[in-house]
Amino acid sequence: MITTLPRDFYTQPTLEVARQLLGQKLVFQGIEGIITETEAYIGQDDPACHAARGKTPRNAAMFMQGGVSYVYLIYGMYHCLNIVTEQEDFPAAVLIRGITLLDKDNTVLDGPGKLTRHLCITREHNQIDMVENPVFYVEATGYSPAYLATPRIGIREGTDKLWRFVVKDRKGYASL
DNA sequence: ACCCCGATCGTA
DNA sequence: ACGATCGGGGTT
Repeated sequence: MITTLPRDFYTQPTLEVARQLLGQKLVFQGIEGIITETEAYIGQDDPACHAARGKTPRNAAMFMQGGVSYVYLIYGMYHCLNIVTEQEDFPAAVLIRGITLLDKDNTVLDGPGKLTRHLCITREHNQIDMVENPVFYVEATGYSPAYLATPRIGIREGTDKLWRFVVKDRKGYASL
């Protein structure tokens, strides 16, 4: 049974998407991992959002429809994977900051640069529609792990918002 | 054409 | 807590 998350999952309010992605399964070219950490970036009024100062070539993906990937290079050497949320022309996305692999060791990838490095996700995977995509998508698991909400990491402004979500047990899914 | 700095990581 | 690292976005 195919349980790929549909368009209307991603068009929900970004905070809902960020929370509900926890525990779901990210699939990329045959590698699978349970999402354990996310952050929300929401619109022009969020100073930490890349699109806070309008549309540019880099952040154009954020203005696309929900379910599209937004991948960018940071610190000259790491890539960050986001999934765009809400409606077209409303720039918002969820940063995928951590996954636990469904390999035999349940390898913990805790950090946005670590997971993209491990999966070999690069800018070539920017602006890819993750809905109805056979190799790059998120699958519903029915798992709703306990989580904490904290300030977002690595930003200067917008630290008052508790828009980072982390599961309490990064290996919890493995013991189900 | 160029300058500056970042949604990080690994080590101390 | 902090330094390494460097591509490219944003602005000149």
